[in-house]
Amino acid sequence: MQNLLQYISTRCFVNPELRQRVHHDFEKNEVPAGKILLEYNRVANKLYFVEQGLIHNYYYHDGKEVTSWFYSENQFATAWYSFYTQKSSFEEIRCLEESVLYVISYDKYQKLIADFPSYGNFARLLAEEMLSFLDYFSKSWSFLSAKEKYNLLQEYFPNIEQRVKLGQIASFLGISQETLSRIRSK
Amino acid sequence: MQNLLQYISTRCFVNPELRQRVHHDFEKNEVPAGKILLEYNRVANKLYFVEQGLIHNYYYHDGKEVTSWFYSENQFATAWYSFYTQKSSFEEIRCLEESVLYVISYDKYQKLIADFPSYGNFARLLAEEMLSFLDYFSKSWSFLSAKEKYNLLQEYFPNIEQRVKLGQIASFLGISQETLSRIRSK
DNA sequence: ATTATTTTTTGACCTAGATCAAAAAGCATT
DNA sequence: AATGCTTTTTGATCTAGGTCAAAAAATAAT
Repeated sequence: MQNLLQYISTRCFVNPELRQRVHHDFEKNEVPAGKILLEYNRVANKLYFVEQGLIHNYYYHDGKEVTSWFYSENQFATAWYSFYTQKSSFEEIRCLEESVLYVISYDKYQKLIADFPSYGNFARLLAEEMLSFLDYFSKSWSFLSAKEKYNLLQEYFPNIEQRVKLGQIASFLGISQETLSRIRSK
Repeated sequence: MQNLLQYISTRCFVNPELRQRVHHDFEKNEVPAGKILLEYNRVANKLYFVEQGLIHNYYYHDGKEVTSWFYSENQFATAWYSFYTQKSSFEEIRCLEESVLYVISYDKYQKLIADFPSYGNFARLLAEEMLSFLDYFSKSWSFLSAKEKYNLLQEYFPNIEQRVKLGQIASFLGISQETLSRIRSK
């Protein structure tokens, strides 16, 4: 909880009442590895803050799992499209490791914003940050070779290879597992 | 200005003072075709609402122009990464057609949010919408063949081919102009 | 209308990475 | 330590779309 409050308060002013409310509204959730947090075609009605562990967003293409992103310690995670629009999700979310999460429901999220303009401000900054990042990332990504993507991935997620399977990395890079294996063997 | 106020008020409550303030802070700007609105490596300190015309976001890769997006009537446009982070932009913005824009500076945007919580709410919703869209779009896009991308583009921008050059479309699709030409000839 | 310039199309060849199939390496479990 | 079961690697081939160069078409300028 300390990390979550820290995260919020570096982005907006947190007075004692808001602190109290965050404490109350974000529920601590200890989740075993492999647990599915959101299934395909359901509406994401939870926003997660990762205190400890690793979250895996992925979707299916031609029946195969494609990684969209990993979220680890001190990051907010959800299926953004589904959470913000409250439409059914094209992606699923699972815990890849035993994790400690702080969870808020969509309804409480909305209520928190309505009750605390300062938290509304935080929510805006979070969306702006995510958008900035995705804007930057999606454009740089599209022009990298498989090898360059692999190198960049290692910068973003330093020890990801010890934490997830090769195929999950490969699909994130947009290449086949075989190609990734060949890249690595050099 | 009517369209802009319409756009805002379908997303948040606009009282007379806010209406007045929006009127005052968004400046009408009639821009000739070809005008560069933002250059590479400068900070985007303007947010545009397109009343009339067509805006082109693009960046350079290997010295060649790559289209990142088109913005037309009734859309907000800027270089999102640069505007929100106030860091230098990897993309440029230009008007492809003679356009009528309503423009607000970054400073006024911030001030507007500080003075009107309701506008802050609007700004949050705008960022959430853009993020939702980009999240959805970037993931669907990556698995389409050149031909499928071309078809999808035509749904998004019905008469874009009459408005921009082939090369600008091709780079948006992530394919060479030659390939696009071949797709079209069938 | 003719010429110059820009944009689009066509042709010939090439390459990064895909696919399919099988071997090897890692692990658990008994 | 032997037996499965999963994950990764290696090998052989294939293909969508790239590149380079030149022709054709469209647009603009005289």
